[in-house]
Amino acid sequence: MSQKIVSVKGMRDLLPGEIELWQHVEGLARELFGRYGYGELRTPMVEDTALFVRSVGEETDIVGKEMYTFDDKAGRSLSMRPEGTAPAARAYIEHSVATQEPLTRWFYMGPMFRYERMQTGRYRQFSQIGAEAYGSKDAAQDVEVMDMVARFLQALGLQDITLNLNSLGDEVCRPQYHAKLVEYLQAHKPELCEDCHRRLETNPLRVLDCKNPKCQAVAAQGPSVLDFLCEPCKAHFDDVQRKLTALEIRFVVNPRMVRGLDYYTRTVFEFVASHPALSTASTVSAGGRYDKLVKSLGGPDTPAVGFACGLDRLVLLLKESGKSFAQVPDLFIAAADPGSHDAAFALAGRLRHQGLRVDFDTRGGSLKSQMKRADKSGAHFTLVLGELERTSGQAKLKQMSNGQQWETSLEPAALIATVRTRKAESASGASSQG
RNA sequence: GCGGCCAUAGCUCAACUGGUCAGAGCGCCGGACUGUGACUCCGGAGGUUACCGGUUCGACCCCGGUUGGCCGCCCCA
Repeated sequence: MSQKIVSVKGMRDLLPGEIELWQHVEGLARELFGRYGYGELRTPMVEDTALFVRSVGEETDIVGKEMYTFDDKAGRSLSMRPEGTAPAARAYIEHSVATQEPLTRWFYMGPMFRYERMQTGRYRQFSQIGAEAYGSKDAAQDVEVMDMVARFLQALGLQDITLNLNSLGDEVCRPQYHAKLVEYLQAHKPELCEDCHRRLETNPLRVLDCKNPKCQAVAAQGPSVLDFLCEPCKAHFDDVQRKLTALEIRFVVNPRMVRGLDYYTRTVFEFVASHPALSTASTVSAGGRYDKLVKSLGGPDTPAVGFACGLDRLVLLLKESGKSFAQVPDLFIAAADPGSHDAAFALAGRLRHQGLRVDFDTRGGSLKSQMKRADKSGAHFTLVLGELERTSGQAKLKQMSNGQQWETSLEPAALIATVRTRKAESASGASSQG
């Protein structure tokens, strides 16, 4: 077999039949986020490599080994974006948005790229929907973002979602906690697993969410971030919880939850789904506050908070729910004989011009094959156009679900009216039965 | 990056310990039903058994490599 070219490992095609699920999720996000006052942002898929090194963190796995990095023809080091927060912050600074709009709210959606091993709900090209709010340090902003995610997941009909909440403190209190934690972990080093010995050197916080039972036992006895929060951070964290409660958003404080990216301060959160189909990909959305990021990238000192949802995982859950979002034609037009093919095609065109969803087999073929095609298309109605109809200007409209037929005029406006009326009637009839 | 499992038609899968085993169902196309789909019946197309090499008289089956997939670890959405 000559080598056929297939899609690159970890990247896939989305064909009609599946794409509708994606469109549904994306449409819901646009509508909902717009309702909260967020405007859509689109940034390039490729950025200066330095942007991610400086924001995400040089020592993180994402930057250290998962980025698609290459030199362009001028020798610039570019990287496919591995996440959306850094590009958004870059755009925020580049366009001096802060001077125009002190409180800025953006959302984005699109593909991200990370070179890693494939697994359930994990691809090398994956999609995220996220939002960022710049300019407010009030806990209300943290809660607005979490509320938005919660409503989003709820609107998708997803069940068994838990919101985990934690605070990582700020530049004042985090170093103190960090030092205490390292001291504690060093003392218990013999009880930790091999991986954690390494984590102790690279990122001690990660020991806290190691899945090894022995490590968990050690972590459970260790110092909690929450005991080390400075007054302002503690007040903020309390405020966040109070405001979440006021909005009736349930959450679980998890003092051992950490983040893989360096830029987070204070509030961090994760929405975790318990559906078995997700396996180890149960975190469906994650985010937090990053008050120092904008400044560290050369912008004005601007507090910010945001989140990202893994779209692939949401779609996976939606698929499991078995819901269908397929778009089917209102009407299929079949030509009874080859001599009517042109007339049928013209009629289909006129109806489409006026907004009707019409399918027609441009290949022609026997009436039977066209009827099969009509059935397969899922069209609500089929109209057979032949010599009789062309001379009389009248035709039969057949409802595919039950075979019932009605006489209708071929005049487009009248035909469309008939289709719409019959469709509405059958829809209400079906719903009143269910 | 590490470990385990796997790879047969478009899809889901068969083929005793290597010897007519390259098949079924679904899907697709056509016919029975010469102006009406679904149900039923009949027929047809479609695979050098992922790729490369090896062992053997003989390989879908055994061995090695490559590529790809699934699962776990790492990490993450």
